[in-house]
Amino acid sequence: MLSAKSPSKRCPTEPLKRERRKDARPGELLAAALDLFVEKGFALTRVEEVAKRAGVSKGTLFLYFSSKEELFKAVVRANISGKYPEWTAEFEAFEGNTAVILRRAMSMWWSSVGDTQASGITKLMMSEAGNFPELAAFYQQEVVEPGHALIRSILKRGMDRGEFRVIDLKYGVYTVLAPLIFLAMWKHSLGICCPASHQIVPEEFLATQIDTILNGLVEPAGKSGGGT
Amino acid sequence: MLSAKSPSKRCPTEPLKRERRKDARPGELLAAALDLFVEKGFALTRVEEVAKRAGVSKGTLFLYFSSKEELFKAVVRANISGKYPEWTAEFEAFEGNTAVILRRAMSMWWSSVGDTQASGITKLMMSEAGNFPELAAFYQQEVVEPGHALIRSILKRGMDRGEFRVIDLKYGVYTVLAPLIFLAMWKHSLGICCPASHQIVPEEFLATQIDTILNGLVEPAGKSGGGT
Amino acid sequence: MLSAKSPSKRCPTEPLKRERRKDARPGELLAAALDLFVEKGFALTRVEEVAKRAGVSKGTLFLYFSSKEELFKAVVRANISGKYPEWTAEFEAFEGNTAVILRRAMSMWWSSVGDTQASGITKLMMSEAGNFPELAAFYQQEVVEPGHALIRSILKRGMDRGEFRVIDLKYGVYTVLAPLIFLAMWKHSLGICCPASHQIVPEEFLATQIDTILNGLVEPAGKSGGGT
Amino acid sequence: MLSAKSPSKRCPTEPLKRERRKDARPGELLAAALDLFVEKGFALTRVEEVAKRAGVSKGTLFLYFSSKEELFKAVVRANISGKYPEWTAEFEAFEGNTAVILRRAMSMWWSSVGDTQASGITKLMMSEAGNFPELAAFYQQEVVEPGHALIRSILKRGMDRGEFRVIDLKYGVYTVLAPLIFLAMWKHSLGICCPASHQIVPEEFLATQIDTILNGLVEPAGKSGGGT
DNA sequence: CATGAATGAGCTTTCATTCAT
DNA sequence: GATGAATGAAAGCTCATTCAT
Repeated sequence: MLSAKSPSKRCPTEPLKRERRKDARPGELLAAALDLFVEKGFALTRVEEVAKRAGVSKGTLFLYFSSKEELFKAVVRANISGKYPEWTAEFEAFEGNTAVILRRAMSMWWSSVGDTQASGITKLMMSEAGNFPELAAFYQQEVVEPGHALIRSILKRGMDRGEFRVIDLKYGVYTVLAPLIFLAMWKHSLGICCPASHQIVPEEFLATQIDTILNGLVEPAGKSGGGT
Repeated sequence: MLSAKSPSKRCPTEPLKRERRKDARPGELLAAALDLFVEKGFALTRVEEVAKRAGVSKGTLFLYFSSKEELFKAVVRANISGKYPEWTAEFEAFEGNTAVILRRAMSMWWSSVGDTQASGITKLMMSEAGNFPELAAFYQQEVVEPGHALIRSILKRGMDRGEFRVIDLKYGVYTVLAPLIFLAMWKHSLGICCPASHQIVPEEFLATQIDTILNGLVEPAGKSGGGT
Repeated sequence: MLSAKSPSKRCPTEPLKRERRKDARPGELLAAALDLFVEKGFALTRVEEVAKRAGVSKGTLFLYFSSKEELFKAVVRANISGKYPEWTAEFEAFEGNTAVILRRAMSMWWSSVGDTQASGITKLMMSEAGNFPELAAFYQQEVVEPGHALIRSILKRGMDRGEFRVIDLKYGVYTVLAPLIFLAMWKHSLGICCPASHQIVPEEFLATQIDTILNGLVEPAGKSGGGT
Repeated sequence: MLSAKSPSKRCPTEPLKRERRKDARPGELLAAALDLFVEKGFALTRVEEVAKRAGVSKGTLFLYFSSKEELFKAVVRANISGKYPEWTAEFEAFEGNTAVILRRAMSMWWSSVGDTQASGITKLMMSEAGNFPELAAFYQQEVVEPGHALIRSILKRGMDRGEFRVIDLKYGVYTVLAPLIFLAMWKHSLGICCPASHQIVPEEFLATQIDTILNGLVEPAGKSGGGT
């Protein structure tokens, strides 16, 4: 009874208002910010609303993030760039056919970014980069560069192993990227207000894209004349 | 009554400034607004700047468009013009390899849309559709649908003639579309604030994309294992 | 009745709401700003209050002055630095004893600065310069420098004509300046809350200062031993 | 009962941190606050910074001072210490030329007030007196009055002994005071952000002032016309 | 019709003060 | 006592919109 009051040993059901919240705050704010940035874009998101959604006051947000821009950067780091190490590790460890890696990469992107709110960040940057140069530079460095590097390394592996045709790497990267970015943008623009009949089913979309990317449109028999 | 409109007799070569300008006003405003909306997005475009660029005062703008939103809608509506009939005619008349048609279609899109202000409308719609559902529906109907139909008809032709592999048409359309849309978006976002070393050269970009789309990444020899 | 509506010819009693006010605005804002800056200092003066006192809204103030700093600079220009050309001209034209010029300079300073709200600016700068380096630099350039130059030229004239002893000019300037600055500060600090018995009567204060500055404390007879 | 206060036996050389600090707290806070108020003025000093400099938390500061205003008042009161008795004694004991006393008084003021933190209090009072009338009254009584009395007694001695001309004592005091106050203010305002070329060297400044105060600007030969 | 002066709600950010721990 | 997380009232500045002229 005497010294049982150690702050770390408490009845687990107790709310522990101050302390426990403090650890949870940044995450709650990040989650709220992600939602709102995705919903309204960077410029139209008001920090006060982010705070309210996270259940705190305006001032509290600035206790954890020194400005709206820093908040945004933290959102990007938490939802996108933070995942590269894991992805890179996974693909470096992978053995087997490079086409399989590519399929896997695209479906992993879907499950961990495309299918989450994080895809909204992609759309947002494509929409607003021109007006927030500092953010654009940050995104280029933290997200675009590493993303390109990852895709480039996969393509190079395929070419080195004789599995892929030799193509221009700089632009080849976009063959993989374009469908993903398109999907992210579509989902957060036309996709949210488009009639059911025109909805894109992401899994089917991606399956078709990866299949065509790998095998091409042209019938192998007639490939010699492949539209050159 | 016929010519009673002219308040005074003027030399016919005289520009008739006031009157002609009055008729031209909405068009001048729309042109100025297109430029700025494309450059800065909806939220960051200031109506005062639109007015200034059109050579009128802020108040005058509101004489023609009751609000910034209405101005935006008018801009989009005014710039979605169907080039489709012309294109459709061209492709229906075409004889020869379908892969060639596809190459031609993509390079025509670049020269008549991508490389002009019109690509700004594409960017605008992808960026702002979520905030303007009625516009999105309009765009879907006037642009997306006919565009899909055109691409679909090309792909179908290739498949019917045994030149293309049989693929899912609904999603196959995006194989052609995604790189174009991506390029349009990129040009108006990261492209305007990205270091020279990362710039995309549209022609090279498109050449690589069409090549891969047609022939695939996988080396024909090893295609049997094509990542299935 | 037909064309009598020329905007410049109106009944002089008519309020002429918009136009006439537009000309008067900057002056009204400057007057309000002077009052408040003097009363509360730069940092504690709220632009909204300046606007309110001038009878306009916050936004209107920014129509005329692009920032609070620019407003302050305009106040300084209108109330102090704008007066140098006139003073300089006056003293350059002056003929006669330099001591007379000095007396006149000090009493002119009193009537056109010290005895007006403008003296508050002097106090304000001495109080806040350290925290607003940009303002301080501006003040140094627009007010301090020309002020020193003016005093220096008077002292130099006296020395050149053999009327004044030869003294260090750089620090000699402060002999004239210090009493004036002291008076301005005192008036806006202790002076506003000090018992009647200790009040300074500016004219008497200045008379004593100028007399001592010119003739010194030491009795001429004993000057040889002047406290060395 | 005597030593029951110590919660445990400690080595006598141990600093007894908690307790000693507790007693020292107010003093440490006042010292930190003095530094910052002098440097930044009342409005721009943040209590959090005061607390940090004193090594405590923001909350603790409010345990000792109920508001920022109370802290400010305490700072001023704590730093208005009478050096007057000592000075008075010194000057009463002094024998010899009064001009020498005056020189000595001014250089002593510089070394024991002007050149120390104490000059900050002078600056603070001149800057903030208007906003703290009770403080101003206190300062008037504790500092201004005795200071005037001291200077007055020196001047009177000079006049009584026929060394000084007969001048108005009330305002004559300011002849001595104004340069000192000016110097203190300058040091803490323009002096900290003014280009090297305009810096004031206090010793040279004071030498010039005392010299002019004693001997006047006017050339003795021409003094008869002394600007009357 | 056209103007542009005027408005005021709204934005990000700061900071004295409070209070649960 | 001491802490520092939390608050929320300002503050400077912007800009879509109105309306007297």
